[in-house]
Amino acid sequence: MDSPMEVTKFTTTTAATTTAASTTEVCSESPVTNFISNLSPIKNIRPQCSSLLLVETTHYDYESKKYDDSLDDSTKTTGCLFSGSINQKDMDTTNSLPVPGHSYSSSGDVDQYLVDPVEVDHANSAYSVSSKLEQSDGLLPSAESKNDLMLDGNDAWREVDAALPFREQFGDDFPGKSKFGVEPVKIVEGQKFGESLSIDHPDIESALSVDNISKEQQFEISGLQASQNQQSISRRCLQFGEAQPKSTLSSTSSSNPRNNITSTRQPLSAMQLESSEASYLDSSTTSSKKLLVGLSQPMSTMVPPCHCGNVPYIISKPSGIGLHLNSFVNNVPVGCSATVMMKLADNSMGGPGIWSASGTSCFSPENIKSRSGSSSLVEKVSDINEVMMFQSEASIAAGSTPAEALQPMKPFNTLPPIEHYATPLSKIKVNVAHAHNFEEIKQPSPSKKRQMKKSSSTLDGDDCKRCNCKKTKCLKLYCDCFAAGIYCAEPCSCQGCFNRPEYEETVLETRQQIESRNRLAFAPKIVQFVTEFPSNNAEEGNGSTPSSARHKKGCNCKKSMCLKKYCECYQANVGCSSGCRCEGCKNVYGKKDEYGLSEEMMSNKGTEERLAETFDDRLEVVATEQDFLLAELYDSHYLTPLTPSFRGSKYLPSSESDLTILSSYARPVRSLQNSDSNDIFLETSKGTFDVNPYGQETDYNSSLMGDRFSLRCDSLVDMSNLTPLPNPSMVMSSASSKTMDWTNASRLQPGTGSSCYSSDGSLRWHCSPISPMTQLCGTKDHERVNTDSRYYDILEDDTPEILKDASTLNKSVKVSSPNQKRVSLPHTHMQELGSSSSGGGLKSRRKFILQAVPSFPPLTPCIDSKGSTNQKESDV
DNA sequence: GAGTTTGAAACT
DNA sequence: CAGTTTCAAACTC
Repeated sequence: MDSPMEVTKFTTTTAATTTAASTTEVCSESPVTNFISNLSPIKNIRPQCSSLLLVETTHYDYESKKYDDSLDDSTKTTGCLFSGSINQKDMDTTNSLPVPGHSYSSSGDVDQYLVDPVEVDHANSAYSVSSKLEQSDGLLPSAESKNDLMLDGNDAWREVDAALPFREQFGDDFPGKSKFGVEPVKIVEGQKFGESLSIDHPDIESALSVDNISKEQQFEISGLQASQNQQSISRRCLQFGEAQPKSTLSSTSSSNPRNNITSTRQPLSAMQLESSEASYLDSSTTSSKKLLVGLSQPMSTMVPPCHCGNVPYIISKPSGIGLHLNSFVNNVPVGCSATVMMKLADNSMGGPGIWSASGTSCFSPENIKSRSGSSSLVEKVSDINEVMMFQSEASIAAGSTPAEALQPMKPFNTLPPIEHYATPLSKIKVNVAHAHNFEEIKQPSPSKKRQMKKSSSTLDGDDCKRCNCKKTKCLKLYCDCFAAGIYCAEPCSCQGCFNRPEYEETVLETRQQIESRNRLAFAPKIVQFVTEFPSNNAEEGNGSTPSSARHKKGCNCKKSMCLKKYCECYQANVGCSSGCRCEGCKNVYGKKDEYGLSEEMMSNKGTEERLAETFDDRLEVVATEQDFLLAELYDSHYLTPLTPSFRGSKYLPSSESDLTILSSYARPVRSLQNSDSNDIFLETSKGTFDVNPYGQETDYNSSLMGDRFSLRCDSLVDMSNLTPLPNPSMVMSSASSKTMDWTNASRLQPGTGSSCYSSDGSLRWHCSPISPMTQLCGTKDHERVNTDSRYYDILEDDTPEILKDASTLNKSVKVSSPNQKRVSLPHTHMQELGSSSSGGGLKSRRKFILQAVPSFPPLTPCIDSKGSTNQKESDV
């Protein structure tokens, strides 16, 4: 990371009480845009992006599991709210689960917890900053606007760690100076941690930025020292396994009605963008769950300047797979405010303009349904790097208006809001506040919170995930939160929960263990298989679900006939597939026998096993490829230490562009009646940019979401290279089989809005407003659909162009466009990439990968689009 | 809210 | 790999 990156956390929140008018105003471009434009957290990258920041301080009461607006004195004194993070020392000793005594079940425990030596270092670091966002141009009511920014010692610590490079670079200036020319936040109070600092300065970013907090000597000092002393810092990431980015963004969503967000310091080096879920979320969604999206990318390369208009912030593209696909895809309930954590790490892999955006969004199925009729967002993740994209579970607020709801998406495309996950006490949320999004940013009202809690279901009222684990400490897949890669949060009623930032290490270790048993344990359960034509699912007529979406593993229902949420397929609003072992399947979304994919498979294989096997295999393959690729990339381009988990992580789905991940959870099944369930498909195709080893700027062509039927990266590639991407909205619309009214989305995010333009004005990548994830269509990524099987070709090259082998390109690349139209590969693009990347055949790339990572488990044979067996193994 | 049912996850 | 147990969500009352 040659260039210092500045992590900015933006929290945009709208006071719950904010009037629509105010909201609108807030959302209006000018204020935000101006504001953002002034902010340049990330040099070079951000200037063009606009975002609103709202800082909220939240106090998390473990006992009550609620975030309190204010901290009581005791808490403040402990200050160590943020002690949650474990420093390296502790980490070493904390391999095992935390002592039960640490459970925050009781306040006393909490105190102990806070007192924990580990945290002591950071005790001082915690500051509560109350910032007035008056600057927001009245975005927030003054009363409401008061935001407390809690600086989490832990976070600060992390950030410090991440920032070390910067520190070196900047020397003493680092702590206090505003690198970005942002005026330091005016700190009224802050002597002791726990105290709130009132930030009068309108510039939220400055307020948020650590740099600006020059007065927070203790905070930074302690943090810096700690960081210095300990190079390695445990980062709170739900991205278990993700490569360690140097910088970590943690954000937490505060459910606090007052928009209190506890924010940790902003990582100096990395951009930490937190989007306050709440902000996006509809008031009801208070759950602050954090999804980690790991981004490992060189800061410098992080985000090409986006010209996203309202795009709140730009995030460097994640090179690593940090994002828990499940969480994004599945877990993030629609309308739920989940916090997505993005880690920004240096990623050698990423080329300069490469970056990914992630964001959290809550899609409220209902909202979506109501608004868009029926459609699902599909993002294809083709690149590991793009895993981040999944984060894009854009927080689609259960916004009042469809457009509004969709607004958040836009940021994703360009700069999805990133949330940091913070310790309970300190949480910073940065929201990319799109002017339009503001409404959604509203935090849940108390009443809604109550309702949310009231419901026992895993999904809160807004469909936010929450768990009620009692025995597993939320460290097993039983826990929806854990399984989703998110931390348990306020809405959760879990007992003895370790799935919290404080126990990051434990969480990561546990995650690794689980992954060791099952590589795909955390992979999205719902996979989108692209179909050329609509399936005959009963629901499809209604557009409830994409015909191609299916449960990865399939269900095993015996009694529920797949008509109850016991059935994961049904719960995900997807039809059963041949991979299901259910009995008496009556899944309204599609009976397993009806699954289109099975047809061919059946014909060819004639057995369910085959089908099931195929599903798994494909997934496996994808995962494997991903792993290899990652390993390869990191090995060769090693920029940042990879966490074991990262290497082992099988966030394949996310990484794999081939697979379309459907967030099963994202769109809760409201009811059968709601045929237009909001199926959100994150379909990301990895663009070459992700992996571009050379750092060349690659055109980030937005992948297209295309219709489930159509969209192929192939076509996209061409388009991307040659022409501006289609209007995202269109893509979106096409993406969903449902009648989802994406027009709204389009309105929300004009086609231009979705697109990101490089600083030079060239279109870097295209984001669909709806899909948080930018759809990166790498030149290489082309989703090939097995026309017959309608599976995405797993073989698609996710590998960097450099790795590609031209030999098989033609074969592998063969793709069918939505319209069956054959798309030629983007030769130009490839050329740009360099000869090395000459049209690499998928196979070749695979080979390359495999060779590079011999240690990986054997790959399961893959069937290419033509059904030929993947030769990876043989090659190896 | 308590108890039951269900099926996935975990364990053996 | 199959069978059993454990677990938490979904469901029912």
